Amino acid sequence: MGIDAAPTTDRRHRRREETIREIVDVAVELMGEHGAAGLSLGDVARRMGIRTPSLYGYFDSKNALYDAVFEQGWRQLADDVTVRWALPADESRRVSRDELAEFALAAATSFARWGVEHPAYAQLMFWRPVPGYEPSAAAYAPAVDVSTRGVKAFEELRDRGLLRADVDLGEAFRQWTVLIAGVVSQQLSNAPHESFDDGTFTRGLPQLVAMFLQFYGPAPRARRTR
Amino acid sequence: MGIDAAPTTDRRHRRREETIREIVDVAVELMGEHGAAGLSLGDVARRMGIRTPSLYGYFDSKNALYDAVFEQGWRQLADDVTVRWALPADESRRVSRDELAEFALAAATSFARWGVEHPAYAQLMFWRPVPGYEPSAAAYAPAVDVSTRGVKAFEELRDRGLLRADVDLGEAFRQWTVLIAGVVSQQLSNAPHESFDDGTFTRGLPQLVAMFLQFYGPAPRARRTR
DNA sequence: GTCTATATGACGATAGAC
DNA sequence: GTCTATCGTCATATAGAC
Repeated sequence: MGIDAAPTTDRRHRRREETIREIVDVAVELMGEHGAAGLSLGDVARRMGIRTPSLYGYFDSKNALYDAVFEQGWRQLADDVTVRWALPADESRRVSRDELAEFALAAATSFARWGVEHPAYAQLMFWRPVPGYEPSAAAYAPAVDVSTRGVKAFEELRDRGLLRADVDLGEAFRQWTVLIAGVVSQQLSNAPHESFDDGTFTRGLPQLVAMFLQFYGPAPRARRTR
Repeated sequence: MGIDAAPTTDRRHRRREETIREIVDVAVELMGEHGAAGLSLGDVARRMGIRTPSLYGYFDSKNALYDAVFEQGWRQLADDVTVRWALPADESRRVSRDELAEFALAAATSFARWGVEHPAYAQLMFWRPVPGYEPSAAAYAPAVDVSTRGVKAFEELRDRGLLRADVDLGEAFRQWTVLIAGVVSQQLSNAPHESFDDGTFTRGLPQLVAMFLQFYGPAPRARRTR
Protein backbone atom coordinates (compact mmCIF):
# COMPACT_ATOMS: atom_id res chain seq x y z
CA MET A 1 0.00 0.00 0.00
CA GLY A 2 2.03 2.92 -1.28
CA ILE A 3 1.27 6.54 -0.78
CA ASP A 4 -1.00 6.68 -3.80
CA ALA A 5 -2.97 3.56 -3.08
CA ALA A 6 -6.06 5.47 -2.03
CA PRO A 7 -6.17 7.82 -5.02
CA THR A 8 -5.83 4.90 -7.39
CA THR A 9 -8.68 3.16 -5.69
CA ASP A 10 -10.71 6.32 -5.99
CA ARG A 11 -10.00 6.68 -9.64
CA ARG A 12 -10.93 3.09 -10.30
CA HIS A 13 -13.97 3.48 -8.20
CA ARG A 14 -15.01 6.57 -10.07
CA ARG A 15 -14.52 4.88 -13.40
CA ARG A 16 -16.56 1.98 -12.24
CA GLU A 17 -19.37 4.27 -11.15
CA GLU A 18 -19.34 5.90 -14.55
CA THR A 19 -19.65 2.56 -16.29
CA ILE A 20 -22.51 1.55 -14.04
CA ARG A 21 -24.21 4.81 -14.79
CA GLU A 22 -23.77 4.27 -18.50
CA ILE A 23 -25.23 0.78 -18.32
CA VAL A 24 -28.28 2.10 -16.53
CA ASP A 25 -28.75 4.93 -19.00
CA VAL A 26 -28.49 2.62 -21.98
CA ALA A 27 -30.94 0.25 -20.32
CA VAL A 28 -33.43 3.08 -19.85
CA GLU A 29 -32.97 4.09 -23.45
CA LEU A 30 -33.74 0.58 -24.63
CA MET A 31 -36.68 0.23 -22.27
CA GLY A 32 -38.09 3.31 -23.93
CA GLU A 33 -37.82 1.62 -27.30
CA HIS A 34 -39.02 -1.88 -26.47
CA GLY A 35 -40.92 -1.47 -23.23
CA ALA A 36 -39.62 -2.11 -19.74
CA ALA A 37 -40.15 -5.85 -19.98
CA GLY A 38 -38.54 -5.98 -23.40
CA LEU A 39 -35.08 -5.16 -22.12
CA SER A 40 -32.35 -7.59 -23.08
CA LEU A 41 -28.81 -7.63 -21.77
CA GLY A 42 -27.58 -8.50 -25.23
CA ASP A 43 -28.98 -5.25 -26.56
CA VAL A 44 -27.45 -3.28 -23.73
CA ALA A 45 -24.03 -4.75 -24.36
CA ARG A 46 -24.32 -4.33 -28.12
CA ARG A 47 -25.19 -0.67 -27.81
CA MET A 48 -22.27 -0.12 -25.46
CA GLY A 49 -19.87 -1.92 -27.76
CA ILE A 50 -19.04 -4.64 -25.26
CA ARG A 51 -20.05 -8.26 -24.79
CA THR A 52 -22.90 -9.47 -22.66
CA PRO A 53 -20.83 -11.27 -20.02
CA SER A 54 -18.95 -8.05 -19.26
CA LEU A 55 -22.14 -6.65 -17.78
CA TYR A 56 -21.93 -9.23 -15.03
CA GLY A 57 -18.90 -7.44 -13.69
CA TYR A 58 -21.26 -4.66 -12.67
CA PHE A 59 -24.58 -6.33 -12.04
CA ASP A 60 -25.21 -9.76 -10.62
CA SER A 61 -28.33 -10.30 -12.66
CA LYS A 62 -30.82 -8.65 -14.92
CA ASN A 63 -33.07 -7.92 -11.98
CA ALA A 64 -30.21 -6.12 -10.27
CA LEU A 65 -30.08 -3.85 -13.30
CA TYR A 66 -33.80 -3.25 -13.08
CA ASP A 67 -33.29 -2.39 -9.44
CA ALA A 68 -30.69 0.22 -10.34
CA VAL A 69 -33.03 1.71 -12.94
CA PHE A 70 -35.86 1.80 -10.44
CA GLU A 71 -33.74 3.50 -7.83
CA GLN A 72 -32.21 6.02 -10.21
CA GLY A 73 -35.64 6.86 -11.56
CA TRP A 74 -36.98 7.77 -8.16
CA ARG A 75 -33.87 9.81 -7.43
CA GLN A 76 -34.24 11.77 -10.64
CA LEU A 77 -37.93 12.31 -10.09
CA ALA A 78 -37.28 13.48 -6.55
CA ASP A 79 -34.66 15.95 -7.75
CA ASP A 80 -36.89 17.18 -10.52
CA VAL A 81 -39.88 17.80 -8.31
CA THR A 82 -37.77 19.36 -5.55
CA VAL A 83 -36.19 21.83 -7.95
CA ARG A 84 -39.49 22.89 -9.38
CA TRP A 85 -41.32 22.99 -6.11
CA ALA A 86 -39.73 25.32 -3.61
CA LEU A 87 -42.20 26.71 -1.14
CA PRO A 88 -41.34 30.29 -0.20
CA ALA A 89 -39.90 29.82 3.26
CA ASP A 90 -40.55 33.35 4.48
CA GLU A 91 -43.23 34.50 6.85
CA SER A 92 -46.14 32.14 6.49
CA ARG A 93 -48.84 34.69 6.02
CA ARG A 94 -47.13 36.50 3.21
CA VAL A 95 -48.17 33.66 0.91
CA SER A 96 -51.77 33.76 -0.16
CA ARG A 97 -53.90 30.69 -0.42
CA ASP A 98 -54.08 31.06 -4.18
CA GLU A 99 -50.31 31.08 -4.33
CA LEU A 100 -50.12 27.96 -2.23
CA ALA A 101 -52.62 26.31 -4.53
CA GLU A 102 -50.41 27.21 -7.44
CA PHE A 103 -47.44 25.63 -5.73
CA ALA A 104 -49.43 22.48 -5.21
CA LEU A 105 -50.44 22.44 -8.86
CA ALA A 106 -46.84 23.05 -9.88
CA ALA A 107 -45.71 20.08 -7.82
CA ALA A 108 -48.39 17.82 -9.27
CA THR A 109 -47.59 19.02 -12.77
CA SER A 110 -43.86 18.51 -12.53
CA PHE A 111 -44.41 15.03 -11.11
CA ALA A 112 -46.85 13.99 -13.81
CA ARG A 113 -44.78 15.63 -16.51
CA TRP A 114 -41.71 13.73 -15.48
CA GLY A 115 -43.67 10.48 -15.61
CA VAL A 116 -45.15 11.10 -19.03
CA GLU A 117 -41.88 12.32 -20.47
CA HIS A 118 -39.92 9.37 -19.06
CA PRO A 119 -42.22 6.48 -19.94
CA ALA A 120 -39.51 3.86 -19.60
CA TYR A 121 -38.80 4.81 -16.01
CA ALA A 122 -42.48 5.38 -15.31
CA GLN A 123 -43.49 1.91 -16.42
CA LEU A 124 -41.07 0.34 -13.99
CA MET A 125 -41.76 2.77 -11.16
CA PHE A 126 -45.55 3.00 -11.30
CA TRP A 127 -46.55 -0.36 -12.71
CA ARG A 128 -45.35 -3.94 -12.38
CA PRO A 129 -44.56 -4.83 -15.95
CA VAL A 130 -41.58 -7.16 -15.52
CA PRO A 131 -42.34 -10.77 -14.63
CA GLY A 132 -40.22 -11.93 -11.74
CA TYR A 133 -38.96 -8.52 -10.78
CA GLU A 134 -40.02 -6.55 -7.80
CA PRO A 135 -38.01 -3.70 -6.36
CA SER A 136 -35.71 -4.48 -3.44
CA ALA A 137 -35.97 -2.54 -0.21
CA ALA A 138 -32.84 -0.60 -1.13
CA ALA A 139 -34.26 0.42 -4.48
CA TYR A 140 -37.47 1.44 -2.79
CA ALA A 141 -35.72 3.79 -0.40
CA PRO A 142 -35.78 6.89 -2.63
CA ALA A 143 -39.45 6.26 -3.37
CA VAL A 144 -40.17 6.13 0.33
CA ASP A 145 -38.20 9.31 0.71
CA VAL A 146 -40.34 11.07 -1.88
CA SER A 147 -43.41 9.94 -0.04
CA THR A 148 -42.10 11.09 3.32
CA ARG A 149 -41.20 14.49 1.97
CA GLY A 150 -44.59 14.70 0.29
CA VAL A 151 -46.37 14.17 3.57
CA LYS A 152 -44.13 16.78 5.19
CA ALA A 153 -44.99 19.22 2.44
CA PHE A 154 -48.65 18.50 3.02
CA GLU A 155 -48.12 19.22 6.69
CA GLU A 156 -46.80 22.62 5.79
CA LEU A 157 -49.67 23.25 3.42
CA ARG A 158 -52.02 22.42 6.24
CA ASP A 159 -50.23 24.73 8.65
CA ARG A 160 -50.39 27.48 6.11
CA GLY A 161 -54.10 27.04 5.65
CA LEU A 162 -54.41 25.36 2.27
CA LEU A 163 -55.67 22.15 3.81
CA ARG A 164 -58.15 21.87 6.64
CA ALA A 165 -56.65 21.46 10.08
CA ASP A 166 -58.46 18.18 10.67
CA VAL A 167 -57.43 16.28 7.54
CA ASP A 168 -55.59 13.01 7.87
CA LEU A 169 -52.38 13.94 6.08
CA GLY A 170 -51.42 10.39 5.25
CA GLU A 171 -54.78 9.70 3.71
CA ALA A 172 -54.85 12.97 1.82
CA PHE A 173 -51.40 12.37 0.41
CA ARG A 174 -52.39 8.87 -0.66
CA GLN A 175 -55.36 10.26 -2.55
CA TRP A 176 -53.05 12.84 -4.06
CA THR A 177 -50.83 10.07 -5.41
CA VAL A 178 -53.88 8.31 -6.79
CA LEU A 179 -54.82 11.38 -8.82
CA ILE A 180 -51.34 11.81 -10.24
CA ALA A 181 -50.77 8.11 -10.86
CA GLY A 182 -54.16 7.99 -12.55
CA VAL A 183 -53.28 10.80 -14.92
CA VAL A 184 -49.89 9.35 -15.80
CA SER A 185 -51.26 5.85 -16.14
CA GLN A 186 -54.16 6.81 -18.37
CA GLN A 187 -52.02 9.03 -20.52
CA LEU A 188 -49.30 6.43 -21.03
CA SER A 189 -51.75 3.59 -21.65
CA ASN A 190 -54.20 5.28 -23.95
CA ALA A 191 -52.29 8.01 -25.72
CA PRO A 192 -48.57 7.50 -25.15
CA HIS A 193 -47.58 9.61 -28.13
CA GLU A 194 -49.30 12.80 -27.05
CA SER A 195 -47.10 15.44 -25.48
CA PHE A 196 -47.62 16.33 -21.86
CA ASP A 197 -48.93 19.77 -22.70
CA ASP A 198 -51.47 18.50 -25.21
CA GLY A 199 -52.32 15.22 -23.52
CA THR A 200 -55.92 14.12 -23.37
CA PHE A 201 -55.54 13.21 -19.73
CA THR A 202 -52.70 15.43 -18.60
CA ARG A 203 -54.66 18.54 -19.55
CA GLY A 204 -57.21 17.65 -16.89
CA LEU A 205 -54.65 17.76 -14.09
CA PRO A 206 -55.36 21.36 -12.98
CA GLN A 207 -59.02 20.47 -12.57
CA LEU A 208 -58.13 17.43 -10.52
CA VAL A 209 -55.97 19.52 -8.25
CA ALA A 210 -58.78 22.04 -7.88
CA MET A 211 -61.11 19.16 -7.07
CA PHE A 212 -58.70 17.91 -4.47
CA LEU A 213 -58.21 21.28 -2.82
CA GLN A 214 -61.92 21.99 -2.78
CA PHE A 215 -62.42 18.72 -0.94
CA TYR A 216 -59.57 18.87 1.52
CA GLY A 217 -59.35 22.65 1.75
CA PRO A 218 -61.02 24.73 4.43
CA ALA A 219 -63.43 27.51 3.55
CA PRO A 220 -66.93 26.93 2.24
CA ARG A 221 -66.46 30.31 0.54
CA ALA A 222 -67.72 31.45 -2.85
CA ARG A 223 -68.51 28.78 -5.39
CA ARG A 224 -66.36 28.22 -8.40
CA THR A 225 -68.23 28.99 -11.64
CA ARG A 226 -66.15 27.33 -14.31
CA MET B 1 -74.01 -31.26 -48.42
CA GLY B 2 -76.41 -33.53 -46.61
CA ILE B 3 -79.35 -32.49 -44.52
CA ASP B 4 -77.22 -32.41 -41.41
CA ALA B 5 -74.37 -30.44 -42.88
CA ALA B 6 -75.35 -27.31 -41.02
CA PRO B 7 -75.77 -28.99 -37.61
CA THR B 8 -72.45 -30.72 -38.02
CA THR B 9 -70.85 -27.41 -38.86
CA ASP B 10 -72.50 -25.89 -35.86
CA ARG B 11 -71.26 -28.57 -33.57
CA ARG B 12 -67.75 -28.25 -34.86
CA HIS B 13 -68.01 -24.54 -34.63
CA ARG B 14 -69.21 -24.74 -31.05
CA ARG B 15 -66.42 -27.11 -30.10
CA ARG B 16 -63.93 -24.77 -31.66
CA GLU B 17 -65.31 -21.82 -29.74
CA GLU B 18 -65.03 -23.81 -26.53
CA THR B 19 -61.42 -24.62 -27.20
CA ILE B 20 -60.65 -21.01 -27.96
CA ARG B 21 -62.33 -20.01 -24.76
CA GLU B 22 -60.32 -22.56 -22.81
CA ILE B 23 -57.06 -21.33 -24.29
CA VAL B 24 -57.90 -17.78 -23.28
CA ASP B 25 -58.87 -18.82 -19.78
CA VAL B 26 -55.69 -20.80 -19.28
CA ALA B 27 -53.69 -17.88 -20.64
CA VAL B 28 -55.32 -15.54 -18.12
CA GLU B 29 -54.61 -18.02 -15.36
CA LEU B 30 -50.94 -18.12 -16.27
CA MET B 31 -50.74 -14.38 -16.67
CA GLY B 32 -51.97 -14.16 -13.11
CA GLU B 33 -49.11 -16.36 -11.99
CA HIS B 34 -46.24 -14.95 -14.01
CA GLY B 35 -47.44 -11.51 -15.03
CA ALA B 36 -49.02 -10.51 -18.32
CA ALA B 37 -45.69 -10.26 -20.12
CA GLY B 38 -44.53 -13.59 -18.69
CA LEU B 39 -47.01 -15.64 -20.66
CA SER B 40 -45.52 -18.50 -22.66
CA LEU B 41 -47.34 -20.60 -25.22
CA GLY B 42 -45.47 -23.65 -24.05
CA ASP B 43 -46.99 -23.22 -20.60
CA VAL B 44 -50.46 -22.78 -22.07
CA ALA B 45 -50.18 -25.93 -24.11
CA ARG B 46 -48.67 -27.91 -21.24
CA ARG B 47 -51.48 -26.96 -18.89
CA MET B 48 -54.06 -27.93 -21.49
CA GLY B 49 -52.37 -31.25 -22.16
CA ILE B 50 -51.62 -30.50 -25.80
CA ARG B 51 -48.56 -29.47 -27.77
CA THR B 52 -47.55 -25.94 -28.52
CA PRO B 53 -48.04 -26.13 -32.29
CA SER B 54 -51.67 -27.10 -31.77
CA LEU B 55 -52.37 -23.62 -30.44
CA TYR B 56 -51.61 -22.21 -33.85
CA GLY B 57 -54.78 -23.82 -35.14
CA TYR B 58 -56.68 -21.28 -33.07
CA PHE B 59 -54.45 -18.24 -32.89
CA ASP B 60 -52.10 -16.95 -35.52
CA SER B 61 -49.63 -15.63 -33.00
CA LYS B 62 -49.06 -14.91 -29.37
CA ASN B 63 -50.24 -11.37 -29.89
CA ALA B 64 -53.50 -12.65 -31.32
CA LEU B 65 -53.98 -14.51 -28.05
CA TYR B 66 -53.26 -11.33 -26.11
CA ASP B 67 -55.83 -9.63 -28.27
CA ALA B 68 -58.44 -12.23 -27.36
CA VAL B 69 -57.62 -11.83 -23.68
CA PHE B 70 -57.86 -8.07 -23.95
CA GLU B 71 -61.22 -8.25 -25.68
CA GLN B 72 -62.69 -10.85 -23.34
CA GLY B 73 -61.52 -8.83 -20.36
CA TRP B 74 -63.38 -5.75 -21.45
CA ARG B 75 -66.47 -7.82 -22.19
CA GLN B 76 -66.42 -9.39 -18.75
CA LEU B 77 -65.81 -6.07 -17.06
CA ALA B 78 -68.65 -4.50 -19.02
CA ASP B 79 -71.01 -7.30 -18.01
CA ASP B 80 -69.92 -7.12 -14.42
CA VAL B 81 -70.42 -3.39 -14.10
CA THR B 82 -73.71 -3.48 -15.99
CA VAL B 83 -75.14 -6.13 -13.72
CA ARG B 84 -74.17 -4.28 -10.60
CA TRP B 85 -75.16 -0.87 -11.81
CA ALA B 86 -78.77 -0.72 -12.89
CA LEU B 87 -80.18 2.74 -12.51
CA PRO B 88 -83.83 2.61 -11.44
CA ALA B 89 -85.57 3.42 -14.68
CA ASP B 90 -88.78 4.72 -13.11
CA GLU B 91 -89.87 8.31 -12.73
CA SER B 92 -86.76 10.38 -12.45
CA ARG B 93 -87.73 12.33 -9.41
CA ARG B 94 -88.48 9.29 -7.30
CA VAL B 95 -84.73 8.78 -6.96
CA SER B 96 -83.05 11.07 -4.49
CA ARG B 97 -79.70 12.62 -5.12
CA ASP B 98 -78.18 10.56 -2.35
CA GLU B 99 -79.43 7.42 -3.99
CA LEU B 100 -77.95 8.50 -7.31
CA ALA B 101 -74.65 9.17 -5.58
CA GLU B 102 -74.77 5.67 -4.18
CA PHE B 103 -75.33 4.28 -7.62
CA ALA B 104 -72.34 6.18 -8.89
CA LEU B 105 -70.24 4.86 -6.04
CA ALA B 106 -71.49 1.35 -6.70
CA ALA B 107 -70.46 1.64 -10.33
CA ALA B 108 -67.02 2.93 -9.45
CA THR B 109 -66.60 0.25 -6.82
CA SER B 110 -67.61 -2.64 -9.05
CA PHE B 111 -65.28 -1.39 -11.75
CA ALA B 112 -62.30 -0.99 -9.45
CA ARG B 113 -63.08 -4.24 -7.68
CA TRP B 114 -63.07 -6.14 -10.92
CA GLY B 115 -59.72 -4.65 -11.82
CA VAL B 116 -58.08 -5.45 -8.49
CA GLU B 117 -59.53 -8.94 -8.37
CA HIS B 118 -58.50 -9.71 -11.94
CA PRO B 119 -54.95 -8.40 -11.97
CA ALA B 120 -53.92 -10.42 -15.00
CA TYR B 121 -56.63 -8.89 -17.14
CA ALA B 122 -56.14 -5.49 -15.55
CA GLN B 123 -52.45 -5.35 -16.37
CA LEU B 124 -53.17 -5.94 -20.02
CA MET B 125 -56.23 -3.69 -20.17
CA PHE B 126 -55.04 -0.69 -18.17
CA TRP B 127 -51.30 -0.75 -18.72
CA ARG B 128 -48.98 -1.58 -21.61
CA PRO B 129 -46.86 -4.32 -20.12
CA VAL B 130 -46.23 -6.51 -23.16
CA PRO B 131 -43.44 -5.44 -25.50
CA GLY B 132 -44.60 -5.44 -29.07
CA TYR B 133 -48.27 -5.86 -28.31
CA GLU B 134 -50.89 -3.24 -28.65
CA PRO B 135 -54.59 -4.01 -28.89
CA SER B 136 -56.13 -4.16 -32.34
CA ALA B 137 -59.14 -2.04 -33.22
CA ALA B 138 -61.38 -5.09 -32.94
CA ALA B 139 -60.13 -5.89 -29.46
CA TYR B 140 -60.61 -2.29 -28.48
CA ALA B 141 -64.26 -2.27 -29.49
CA PRO B 142 -65.69 -3.49 -26.16
CA ALA B 143 -63.55 -0.95 -24.36
CA VAL B 144 -64.94 1.80 -26.52
CA ASP B 145 -68.40 0.46 -25.84
CA VAL B 146 -67.84 0.68 -22.09
CA SER B 147 -66.72 4.25 -22.52
CA THR B 148 -69.71 5.17 -24.66
CA ARG B 149 -72.13 3.69 -22.20
CA GLY B 150 -70.33 5.44 -19.39
CA VAL B 151 -70.82 8.81 -21.00
CA LYS B 152 -74.49 7.94 -21.59
CA ALA B 153 -74.88 7.05 -17.94
CA PHE B 154 -73.28 10.35 -17.00
CA GLU B 155 -75.79 12.08 -19.24
CA GLU B 156 -78.58 10.49 -17.27
CA LEU B 157 -76.96 11.43 -13.99
CA ARG B 158 -76.81 14.99 -15.21
CA ASP B 159 -80.45 14.97 -16.30
CA ARG B 160 -81.41 13.62 -12.92
CA GLY B 161 -79.55 16.35 -11.15
CA LEU B 162 -76.48 14.62 -9.75
CA LEU B 163 -74.16 16.51 -12.05
CA ARG B 164 -74.43 20.18 -12.87
CA ALA B 165 -76.24 21.00 -16.10
CA ASP B 166 -73.23 22.77 -17.57
CA VAL B 167 -70.58 20.11 -17.11
CA ASP B 168 -68.71 18.79 -20.12
CA LEU B 169 -69.74 15.14 -19.92
CA GLY B 170 -66.80 13.87 -21.94
CA GLU B 171 -64.35 15.67 -19.74
CA ALA B 172 -66.08 14.64 -16.54
CA PHE B 173 -66.12 11.02 -17.60
CA ARG B 174 -62.45 11.17 -18.48
CA GLN B 175 -61.64 12.48 -15.02
CA TRP B 176 -63.82 9.72 -13.60
CA THR B 177 -61.71 7.12 -15.40
CA VAL B 178 -58.56 8.78 -14.07
CA LEU B 179 -59.77 8.35 -10.50
CA ILE B 180 -60.64 4.71 -10.96
CA ALA B 181 -57.56 3.87 -13.00
CA GLY B 182 -55.48 5.62 -10.34
CA VAL B 183 -56.95 3.54 -7.56
CA VAL B 184 -56.54 0.26 -9.42
CA SER B 185 -53.06 1.14 -10.60
CA GLN B 186 -51.76 2.22 -7.20
CA GLN B 187 -53.30 -0.77 -5.50
CA LEU B 188 -51.90 -3.30 -7.96
CA SER B 189 -48.45 -1.70 -8.07
CA ASN B 190 -47.88 -1.04 -4.40
CA ALA B 191 -49.92 -3.60 -2.54
CA PRO B 192 -51.06 -6.28 -4.97
CA HIS B 193 -51.72 -8.83 -2.25
CA GLU B 194 -54.22 -6.80 -0.29
CA SER B 195 -57.87 -7.64 -0.82
CA PHE B 196 -60.11 -5.09 -2.42
CA ASP B 197 -62.06 -4.50 0.77
CA ASP B 198 -58.95 -3.92 2.88
CA GLY B 199 -56.81 -2.26 0.23
CA THR B 200 -54.73 0.74 1.23
CA PHE B 201 -55.84 2.56 -1.90
CA THR B 202 -59.17 0.94 -2.69
CA ARG B 203 -60.56 1.98 0.68
CA GLY B 204 -60.23 5.60 -0.39
CA LEU B 205 -62.52 5.18 -3.36
CA PRO B 206 -65.71 6.41 -1.65
CA GLN B 207 -63.90 9.60 -0.70
CA LEU B 208 -62.72 10.07 -4.25
CA VAL B 209 -66.24 9.66 -5.55
CA ALA B 210 -67.48 12.16 -2.97
CA MET B 211 -64.72 14.51 -4.08
CA PHE B 212 -65.77 14.08 -7.67
CA LEU B 213 -69.45 14.68 -7.01
CA GLN B 214 -68.74 17.69 -4.87
CA PHE B 215 -66.79 19.17 -7.75
CA TYR B 216 -69.07 18.30 -10.64
CA GLY B 217 -72.32 18.28 -8.67
CA PRO B 218 -74.68 21.23 -8.40
CA ALA B 219 -75.61 22.59 -4.99
CA PRO B 220 -73.25 24.65 -2.81
CA ARG B 221 -75.35 23.30 0.08
CA ALA B 222 -74.24 22.37 3.56
CA ARG B 223 -70.61 21.48 4.04
CA ARG B 224 -69.49 17.97 4.72
CA THR B 225 -67.95 17.64 8.21
CA ARG B 226 -66.11 14.32 8.07
C1' DG C 1 -57.23 -31.22 -35.89
C1' DT C 2 -53.63 -32.89 -33.35
C1' DC C 3 -49.48 -34.84 -33.31
C1' DT C 4 -43.93 -35.42 -33.89
C1' DA C 5 -40.06 -33.35 -35.37
C1' DT C 6 -37.56 -29.59 -36.18
C1' DA C 7 -35.92 -24.92 -37.66
C1' DT C 8 -34.11 -20.95 -35.87
C1' DG C 9 -32.82 -17.96 -32.76
C1' DA C 10 -32.62 -15.38 -28.44
C1' DC C 11 -32.12 -15.34 -23.79
C1' DG C 12 -29.66 -15.20 -19.02
C1' DA C 13 -25.83 -16.81 -17.00
C1' DT C 14 -21.16 -19.24 -16.12
C1' DA C 15 -16.21 -20.86 -16.92
C1' DG C 16 -11.87 -19.85 -17.85
C1' DA C 17 -8.15 -17.66 -20.97
C1' DC C 18 -5.82 -13.35 -21.53
C1' DG D 1 -12.02 -6.26 -16.57
C1' DT D 2 -13.00 -7.89 -20.82
C1' DC D 3 -12.91 -11.34 -23.76
C1' DT D 4 -14.33 -16.17 -26.28
C1' DA D 5 -16.81 -20.07 -25.83
C1' DT D 6 -20.49 -22.40 -24.28
C1' DC D 7 -24.24 -24.26 -21.35
C1' DG D 8 -28.97 -25.00 -20.82
C1' DT D 9 -33.31 -23.31 -21.53
C1' DC D 10 -36.90 -21.42 -23.62
C1' DA D 11 -39.19 -18.95 -27.21
C1' DT D 12 -42.19 -18.49 -31.69
C1' DA D 13 -43.21 -20.67 -35.64
C1' DT D 14 -43.43 -24.17 -39.62
C1' DA D 15 -43.54 -28.81 -42.21
C1' DG D 16 -45.50 -32.81 -42.80
C1' DA D 17 -47.18 -37.54 -40.96
C1' DC D 18 -51.28 -39.60 -39.02
